[in-house]
Amino acid sequence: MGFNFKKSTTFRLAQAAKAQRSRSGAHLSRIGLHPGQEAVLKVLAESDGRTMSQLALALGVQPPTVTKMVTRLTSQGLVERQLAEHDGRLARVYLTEEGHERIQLVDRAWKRLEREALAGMDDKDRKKLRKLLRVIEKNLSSKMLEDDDDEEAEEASPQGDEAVNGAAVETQV
Amino acid sequence: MGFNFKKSTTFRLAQAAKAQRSRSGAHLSRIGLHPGQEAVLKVLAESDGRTMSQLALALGVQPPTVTKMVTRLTSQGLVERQLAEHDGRLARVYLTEEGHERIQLVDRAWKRLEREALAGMDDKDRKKLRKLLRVIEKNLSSKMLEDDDDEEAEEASPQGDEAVNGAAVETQV
DNA sequence: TGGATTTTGTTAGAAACCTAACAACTAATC
DNA sequence: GATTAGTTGTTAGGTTTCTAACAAAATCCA
Repeated sequence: MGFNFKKSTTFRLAQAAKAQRSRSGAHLSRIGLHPGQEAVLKVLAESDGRTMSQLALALGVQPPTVTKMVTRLTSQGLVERQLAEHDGRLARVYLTEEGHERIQLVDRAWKRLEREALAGMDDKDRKKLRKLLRVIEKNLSSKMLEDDDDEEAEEASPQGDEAVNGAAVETQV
Repeated sequence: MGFNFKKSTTFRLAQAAKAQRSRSGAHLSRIGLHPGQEAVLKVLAESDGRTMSQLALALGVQPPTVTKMVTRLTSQGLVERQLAEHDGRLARVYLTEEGHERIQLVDRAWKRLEREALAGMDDKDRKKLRKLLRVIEKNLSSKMLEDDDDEEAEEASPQGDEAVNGAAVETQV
């Protein structure tokens, strides 16, 4: 009956992230933000005046996404775009006064989400979880760079349909 | 300087999920699917003929999302809608022949993603990770039901700005 | 100096998601 | 039986996200 996706770690990760985004959205809507926008503000709070590319990198998002988000945040009066003087290509983004103020609300919402999400989890487990999530992130981002098409290596792999998570072999990769 | 979001577990989860979705998308595009569609097919493979609401629940998504996805999957010839006979409101969704065939490719893509994402992680850690993700999912979905506005309880909480995850120290990682 | 290349950002178009409002059908109650 | 209430799904409109194609500025280089 194929791959038992419901018990796969990737599916679990996707579902947990979906629930988190949903809950995050509930908090953010109360402070006039859409999910994703709060991260832009926080990244800028950390280091103001970043370029679009730098923002995209920090957010783990593609440049066009940043363009649209910054456009909307600008019309909301939370950030402003400013062209660099010595390099006409670079568009630097700065927090406005209102943007700075909003950060405090973002912090509160984020802390609340963190508390809700990790309820009943001790410090050791939280740390472990962060560490494991980092591993996944690293594994996948390095894959992205390779941009590999080593499909053949896999096509030839003689694993049965059931041999994935937990069951049977699965002795680390 | 506010909440150190970069080391928060929720941010790490969001970033890991983003990387995963991105990588997943790379695999799925090769088999003619968009991220999210593969889950619909898998859920139906598990139990064909579900209603829209049941699909939404299983996917962790809102009903309107299901409507659009099913519409597109239908025009791709992978599923088909069929109105229930004894209850004219219910729309049941079934996999087509082509849909069933596509499942095999989905399984391969998903297994590959699982392998890539969890590379270098032993069985014990994978299991632990799944378990912790489940906790988060459960914590947040129960919150959704409450639909609480117990903001006051939090407003009064006298935590300093830094006192969230693991607090202050947070060495390594 | 002037044209080709690279880098940076935006525009165009599409899909997955959301909430709010609506239509259609069933069930319940008088 | 007819009106009311509840359930199920869709439509409308918006945001985040993507890829592909484009414009503009800086750099390279002949």
